[in-house]
Amino acid sequence: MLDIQFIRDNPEQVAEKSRQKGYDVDVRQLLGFDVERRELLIQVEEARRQRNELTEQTKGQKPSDEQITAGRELRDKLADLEHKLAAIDKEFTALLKAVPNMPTDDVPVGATEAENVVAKTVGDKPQFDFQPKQHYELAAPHDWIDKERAAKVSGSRFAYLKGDLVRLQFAIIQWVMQTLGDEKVIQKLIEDNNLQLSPKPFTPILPPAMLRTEPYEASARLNAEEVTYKIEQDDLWLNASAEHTLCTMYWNETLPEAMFPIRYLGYSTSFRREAGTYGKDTEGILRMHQFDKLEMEVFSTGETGLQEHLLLVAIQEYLVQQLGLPYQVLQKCTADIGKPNARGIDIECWLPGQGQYRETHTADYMTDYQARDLKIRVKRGDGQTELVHTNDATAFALGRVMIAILENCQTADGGVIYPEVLAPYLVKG
RNA sequence: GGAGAGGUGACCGAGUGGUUGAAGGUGCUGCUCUCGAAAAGCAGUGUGCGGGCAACCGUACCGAGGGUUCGAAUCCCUCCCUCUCCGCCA
Repeated sequence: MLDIQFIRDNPEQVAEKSRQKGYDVDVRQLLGFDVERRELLIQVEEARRQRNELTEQTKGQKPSDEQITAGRELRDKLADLEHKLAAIDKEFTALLKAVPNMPTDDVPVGATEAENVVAKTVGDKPQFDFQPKQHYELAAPHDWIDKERAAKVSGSRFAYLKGDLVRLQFAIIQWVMQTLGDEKVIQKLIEDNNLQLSPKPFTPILPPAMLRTEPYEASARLNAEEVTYKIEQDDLWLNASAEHTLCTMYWNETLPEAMFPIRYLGYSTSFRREAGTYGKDTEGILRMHQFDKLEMEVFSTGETGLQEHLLLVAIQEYLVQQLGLPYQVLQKCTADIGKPNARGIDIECWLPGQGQYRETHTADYMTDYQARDLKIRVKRGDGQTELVHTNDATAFALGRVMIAILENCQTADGGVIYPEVLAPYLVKG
């Protein structure tokens, strides 16, 4: 959630920027509750002070009848005030949580995702002297994707991936782990982008794939209706991305400054309900209920948060470039960056078979918005504690990057020439 | 699934109704000592919220939420979580 002090100081700005993100927030009402809450809080605290004073007087001895009577009166008065405060507080908190994070100044203002801005286009689209196929057409003769049987067993938007496609996925995983674990690579990307950051490599991490409601809600990432599966029987949610169990990892913790930056490369199978997408992308494996993803998650101090975000985007571009895939970088507009995000970048890879760019990566910068509710803090050297800043970014959504590889690297006879960087990691069939 | 134990500060760990925001230890910070470091000694060191220009004051927090009481970390109720043993199992 957002800092209430910031909202008090900048009510118009908060209202305006919330509107830009598509959130109709009644800041005036929120601040009304805020004032009311504080007035009541002062009364409650005064009543408590009186009670504590009385308790202090009677300490270690039997209280007199007079003192007991006074205590009872105070108790009842306090109970009444506390109930009033609790009611106001509930309204206040609900409204406060409804306020989205503020976009940074360079986020383009837009009402729909159509107003995302192409920041740059990189790489040459491959030229074919034949009609390029879509990924599922390329996969068909090899029997790499079996959706029919998956539908029989699990339903629509599930697949059995087979053979070389599976070998390709594991090769990508190994290669990315190797690359992001290499301090020299990180250092070079930091220098190339004029960033002042630690070259600390990413630690690979296999997080849990399910999480409880309380931390999930605190992460501001729970989207129950459209995205997330629930295991009702055990009151657990299925990861829609590794970031959900990564960003919640240090929930309710204060960490020493020396730990930062914390850079994780998480791998998780991701589950998405895809409600409301019926009929969209039904062919192939572009939009599935289940897919595997390598996700970067970074916890940092406030002053490096934005730079870490820029580093994550640089890493994304580097990885895509290494695969030789043409792509464009989208600066997501206010309507598309999501409630907890201050800034968001999408990378779209060119899919020759489809003849269009499709989203393969996202990078999200949450400032301290996510950490405030998750209560993740850093204890600085001078003893001060501050909220951390969080960043998450796709390293690779494996299904989608494999689509891009198949379509971009296809040959006239329906084969695929895999990117060279993967060669050391590709197991022969 | 059966039986039991337990959730206290950055960490470990005392504490069963009133000088407990919380002993003791670890860690961290400062000082002393030292050429420097280590060791040792001394001192300091929680977070949130509210008020105040500030020094500071108040208040809350011992898993969460209720209750009993003049007064609750301590007693009662509900829930959540963790651990141990047995069973089952990749």
